[in-house]
Amino acid sequence: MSSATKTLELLSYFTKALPEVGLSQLCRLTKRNKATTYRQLQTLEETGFIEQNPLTKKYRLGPSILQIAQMREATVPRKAGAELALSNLAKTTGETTHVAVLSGTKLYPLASCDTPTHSIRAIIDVQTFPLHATASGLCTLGFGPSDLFDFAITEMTEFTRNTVKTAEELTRAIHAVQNTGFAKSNGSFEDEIDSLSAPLFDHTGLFAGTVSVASVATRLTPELETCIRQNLIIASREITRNWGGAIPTHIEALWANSVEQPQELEAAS
Amino acid sequence: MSSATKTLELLSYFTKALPEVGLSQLCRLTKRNKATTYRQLQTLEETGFIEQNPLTKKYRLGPSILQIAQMREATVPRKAGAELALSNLAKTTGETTHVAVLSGTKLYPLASCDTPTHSIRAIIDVQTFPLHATASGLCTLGFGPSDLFDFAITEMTEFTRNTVKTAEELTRAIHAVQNTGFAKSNGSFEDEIDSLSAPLFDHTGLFAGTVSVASVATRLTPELETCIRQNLIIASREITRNWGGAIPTHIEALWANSVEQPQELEAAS
DNA sequence: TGAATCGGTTCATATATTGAACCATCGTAT
DNA sequence: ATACGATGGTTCAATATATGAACCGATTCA
Repeated sequence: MSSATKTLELLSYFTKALPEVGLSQLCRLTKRNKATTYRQLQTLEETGFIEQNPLTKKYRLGPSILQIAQMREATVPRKAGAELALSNLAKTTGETTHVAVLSGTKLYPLASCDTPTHSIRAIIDVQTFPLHATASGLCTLGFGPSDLFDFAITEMTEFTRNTVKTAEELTRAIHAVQNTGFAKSNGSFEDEIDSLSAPLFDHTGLFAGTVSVASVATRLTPELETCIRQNLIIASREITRNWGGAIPTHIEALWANSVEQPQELEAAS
Repeated sequence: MSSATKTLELLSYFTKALPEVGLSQLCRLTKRNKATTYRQLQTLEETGFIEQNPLTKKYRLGPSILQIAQMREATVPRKAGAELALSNLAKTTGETTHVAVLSGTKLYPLASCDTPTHSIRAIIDVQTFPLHATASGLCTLGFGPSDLFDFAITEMTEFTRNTVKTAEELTRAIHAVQNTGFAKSNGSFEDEIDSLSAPLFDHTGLFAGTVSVASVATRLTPELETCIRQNLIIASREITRNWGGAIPTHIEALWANSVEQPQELEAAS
């Protein structure tokens, strides 16, 4: 592993639960040498990625991160183009919603939206979404680059009893996604949390991310699920448009079937 | 220089003017070896700091930056606590305003606010503010950690004819700041741009940054300057309060003198 | 007073970074 | 069709950089 990677990894130890970390404390957390960690903290401080509280000598995240984040949104607008649709989706469904973006082989959370409708609701707090165990991940495997499958089967952590365990099961799940235009997870990442996802596309015409609704399993009636599917379509179209993309026609076709079929009858192929 | 620093430096080549950069292009810009640059780009991609456009193979800033930025604002709220006051300041003065934060020995831009009042106005586009040549910098030297002076005199780039050239001149300028509670720059960083700054403090009770108004020199009448000073005080109080700090009493006293004196008479200490 | 923290430093050792040269691929213009 | 110059990406010996045990001085607490 490169030293730069190890240095950047330190940033993930600054969390809401532990906003400021001291040198020795960080060494215990990382199980790394103190001198090494100290020098890595120095380079992070020089570059403004962290700063030192002059009173406590503890370290915290620094100001240059905000600058770079502004540049990211200015050059690759994603968050701004997702927030309104995400908020509307949360309002109409009454559930927690979120958008994830694919970068390389990883699926990163971009934004999430809570509603005060229910006191018990899903909370999104991950670094990256596992491809095999979340609705977002399945959606990505279904509509994203096909080489992701090989990567996904190397990382099949078993989160719950419902997590898919074999490559065959995963293949079946992906096919279901590709046949409906939606991905669904039934407590495969966290018990009692069911999620539904739809794909998002950007100006390159390629899969770029997912929009999802996470609900408590007991609350997910067929009616609510239909409602969620319909509104996921709306959200996906809007975010995709904001990202300069368009929904591929074959996916629009899937949606047309998938949403109308459960109601009465199937119209065309 | 550490390899991590060199790796992180690559991020600064992704700008609004050049959002996506290819490998060879980046090598020309950085004047570094291609293999080296390639591996550094790989580590940045692994950590999500950049991503590769799958079509063009060019690189651009990645999604993990946004996550870390969110964490920074969640744990060390700065931007959110400055934006409203900054906007009000821009509205009442009709000039460009900005807030800078001190981190270590560097002064980083945090947020800026334009008004459409004038077609010609100052634009803030720097990585860090030079301490000796900007109002923000002088304000920092006047009210921030005293050891910054030694650092400042090692970096006395002469930006314009008005940039201070000697340590003595700089000392005088700092004394003026400490005696008035404001810093002023007269085209010392950019010709024809005059700025006024006031200090900001955070929950630790220490100097944390500056709030500034940048105006075109010919427009800065004594009346406008008085208006700016008065509104800088308001903005500084508000931002400082949002950052959990308080204006030191001796600075409030300076302001009381500095603002009221030019008008009519001095009231109380 | 002395033991146990803490942040920070040193220096020989070991390891990861570096760069010249190389390869494969693509688009273009001859 | 072919050759050229560009691109992104790879290799391996030389070398510069990262590493960690031990150490230092300052606080804190018993």
